[in-house]
This record gives sequence, C-alpha cells and structure tokens, in this order.
Amino acid sequence: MKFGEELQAWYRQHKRDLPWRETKDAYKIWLSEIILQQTRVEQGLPYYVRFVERFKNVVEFANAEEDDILHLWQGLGYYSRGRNMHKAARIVRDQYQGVFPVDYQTLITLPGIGEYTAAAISSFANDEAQAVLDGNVFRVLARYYGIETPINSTEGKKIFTAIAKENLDHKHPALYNQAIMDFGATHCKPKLPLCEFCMFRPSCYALSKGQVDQLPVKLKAKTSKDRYFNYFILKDNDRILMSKRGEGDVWQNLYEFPLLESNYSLSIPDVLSDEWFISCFGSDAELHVLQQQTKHILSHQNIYATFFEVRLKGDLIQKKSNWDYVFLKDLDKLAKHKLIFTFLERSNF
DNA sequence: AAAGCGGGGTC
DNA sequence: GACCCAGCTTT
Repeated sequence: MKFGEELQAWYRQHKRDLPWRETKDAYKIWLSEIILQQTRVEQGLPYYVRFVERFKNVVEFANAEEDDILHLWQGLGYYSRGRNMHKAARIVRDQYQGVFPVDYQTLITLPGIGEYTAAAISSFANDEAQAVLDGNVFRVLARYYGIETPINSTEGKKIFTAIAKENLDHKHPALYNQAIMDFGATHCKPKLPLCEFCMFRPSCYALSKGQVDQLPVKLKAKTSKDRYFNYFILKDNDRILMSKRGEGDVWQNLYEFPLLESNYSLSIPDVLSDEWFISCFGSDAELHVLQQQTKHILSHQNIYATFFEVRLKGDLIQKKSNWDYVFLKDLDKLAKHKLIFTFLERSNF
C-alpha cells in the first residue's frame, strides 16, 4: 500500500469521534479549526460545544459584540484568535451574504486564517485537494522520511510543503488530511510514539536509524522575560474598578484591575511612594496585600503578579480613560484573562 | 527571518 | 524545566 492508503486504513480503525467531523458546515469547521490552533482537542472541545450552541451560524456570530466573543473565549488563550474570528465573521456577513466560503483562495484572505486553516476548511468542507501542514504532519513526515531540516525554518517549510503535497490523496483529500493528523496526534506522538505497533515499521526512516526521538528538529525559541504586575482592587460599595487592556501587549481587549507594572517586586512602601500610584489614588491611600506574589507563565514571559486592596481616603484623583466601575454582580460578564478570573474565584466577590 | 501571542498537558 | 499543541500576524 502507498503511504496515504496506509494512513487511511489506520484511520478507519483508530479515528477519534469528534463533533466537527460529523458536519460539512464550513462555519462549524472554521470554528473548530480556529479553536484548535496550538490547542489540544481535549482543551478546545468544550469551547467548541459552547460556541456552536450560542451561535448557530456565522451571521449570529457576526452580530455579537467582540466582548461577547472574548467572554466565551475566556481561558483558552491566544485571544487574537477570537478577535480575528469576529472580524472574519463580519466580512462573511457583509461581503459574502453570510455564506461561509469553502475555497482555499477566499479563505486565506480572511483574518485568522493562514495556510493550514485554509487547507483544512477547504478540504474538509469541500474536498478541495489541499494538503494540511500542521505540527502533526511535520512530525510524521520528518520521522518517516528522516528529514533533519528544522520545521520552523523557511527552508524546512518549503521542503515539508512539497512532500505534503506529493503525498496528498487527491481522490480523498478530507480523509487523508484527517488521517495523517490523527495519526500524528495519537500514534506518532512527540513523546513515546507507538512504534512497536506501527504499520510503518518496515519503511520508517527514523525508526530504522534509531532517530525517532531526535525528529522533528526545531529551532528553539529564546528565553522568557520577567515582568512584575501590581494589581489594585478598589471597591466602591457594590462596585469595583476595572480596566480594559489596550493594544500592543498581551491580553488585548480583556479586562483586569488597574495595573502598575514594575521592573522588580514592589513592597507596600514602594507602591505608596510611586508617582503614578499617587497621581491616581492620592498620597494618603491605605494598601493591603490580598494575594502574595504568584507566578503566571506565558509562552514568552513570566509574570509575577501581586494583588493589593486600596482603601481611598477621598475620591479617585485620576480615573484613566480605560477604567470603569463595574457592579460586582456584573463581573462575571466581563472577558478576563486567567490571572484575573483565578484571583476572583479564590476571593469572595 | 524573527518575535509576539495563552493556557494546559506530558514526561 | 523543557517541550508541545489541528498556527497566525506583525515587525
């Protein structure tokens, strides 16, 4: 059997039952594909269920506010996916009469849809002959053919794209794409792949050379940087002061508490004498630590967050334009990042 | 070509 | 602690 036929035979026996595989609806396939970018199936699945339940079609999705989308997205990470989906949905509503496109060339013009996702949607929804190339495919091909070129280099991308195209089963693009990705996800895994049960035992280059754990090769990212976030909880009766994050940093458009970032860990006297703090809250505010410094790890930075309660003597000196008092009972409705909603869960607000 | 962008799981 | 996940966008 040829490579693709072997994979499809394997797939018939081992495929995972996933809700987005029971439909040809491009909108639902799009939802699943964006959710699954850099995200494991188990983590994305409940989000997919909530999104299809809440928005039955792309027009309903487009008619929502960005805040609503981000709120449903809360906790999933890479929030630009949610923001881009919202933009894409409005383009489909306004320029494509609400009919979700299924051809690669149109799909790739939409925000948040790159080469992988355009290939996935066009093949799954329309059986267009486009080969997907994701982390699973990189790994399977690198091992099977013994390719040592780094998968995240320009050169590597070219090589793997060419091989992926050659291997695609043009008669069954959807089936083939699903098969190679599922195979990579559950069988040819990054760690402890199931080589002893593999139908490619006779032909896998990496296995024959004992290089399975060395492949694929990936250029390593540089180290994370440390940041110190000091959050201020200000209550005013049944309301609390919240801040919406802006552009050019993590967690864009998500809500949190007023924040002072510093280059090192701050003590209470440090904060009380900080110029920015005084300009907002005055020089006679009271400070209490509500939660000692906790570490929050992102893929590219380590955030050390401390939560302070602020008790004002008088009124707020200065209220930033992105700050607003929010009723405690409405706090649940805001889209917040993990650091914030975890703090709130642990408190008794 | 490289950096920025989350959160969670595995070993 | 290192690596990875159904990647995309910006610089």
